[in-house]
Amino acid sequence: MFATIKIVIMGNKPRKSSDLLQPTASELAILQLLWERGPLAVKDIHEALSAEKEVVYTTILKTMQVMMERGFLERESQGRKHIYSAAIAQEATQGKLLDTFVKRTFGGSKLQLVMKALGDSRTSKEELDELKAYIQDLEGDKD
Amino acid sequence: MFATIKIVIMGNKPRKSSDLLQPTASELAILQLLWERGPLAVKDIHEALSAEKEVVYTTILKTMQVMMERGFLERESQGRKHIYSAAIAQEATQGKLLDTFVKRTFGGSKLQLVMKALGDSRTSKEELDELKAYIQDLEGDKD
DNA sequence: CGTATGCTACGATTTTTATCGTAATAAACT
DNA sequence: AGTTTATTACGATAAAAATCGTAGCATACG
Repeated sequence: MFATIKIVIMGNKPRKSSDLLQPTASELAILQLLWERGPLAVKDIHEALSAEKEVVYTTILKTMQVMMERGFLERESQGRKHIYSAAIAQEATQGKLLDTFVKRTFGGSKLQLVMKALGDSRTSKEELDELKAYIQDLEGDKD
Repeated sequence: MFATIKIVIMGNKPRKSSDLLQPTASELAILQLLWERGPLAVKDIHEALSAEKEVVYTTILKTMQVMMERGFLERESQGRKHIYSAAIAQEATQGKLLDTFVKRTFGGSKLQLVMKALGDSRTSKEELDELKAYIQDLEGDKD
């Protein structure tokens, strides 16, 4: 007599469809710099970020290597050095992050988010004016 | 002859001053429910969140226990059950999270954030109107 | 040439967050 | 009373993100 043993080989749990790869906080800090200043070496990023918070060079390096793998950065060799640039667009990235944030924090209501943003005392008259003009433009588009 | 050995006992690295304890994404989901619906039992939260995503009961329970420790929740016993409520205000919490988010994602420019939020096609004419009215109010306050 | 310097590669560890399983126990039910 | 059910407590593990150290190599420099 033989016992029957059933062996089930399981595949990896499929990723959620909403797996729109988004950069983490530290990754964003790096992207910000690249978006603002254009292509940079690790050294430049490290120097800039060190101003805010002490962090070891290889930490930044490693993060950027990971970002390459994740498709967030591109690079080009300059001698034995690498010059990195952002591989994802600022606009699109901010848009995705914003959507996620609104959902999480304001139950999906953009209007609430906007009001909250404006409605603290730090908003100046000038900003409000600029915003009004912007809204005018938007309304123009909708006609 | 004796060698001199220096022993340094190090304390914990002090936390950054900007360590304003903020709820994580999963914690926020729980807070949202409590803010909207008032005091609830773990069971209620679990049911509500299960609709979105499958998750085991004790995962929610554990998270809520951690949230107690972190000061995000309060609770009251009702028989052998616990009824939880939010211990932090919605307004203040959203404000903090928003500040962090604007800094991270829009280099600190609230105006940019707001424009980005409005400037996608999903913003309706009605929302814009409501917003304009809101801005009117704000301007009133500033006079 | 040999040593110091500047960078990259990459594994390892730590920290934070999320998830789950098991045990204990009070209450409800039969 | 004995069994099922609802619920908490809590440790353990997994997964994700951040941090760091060491090794390996070119290149610059004396």
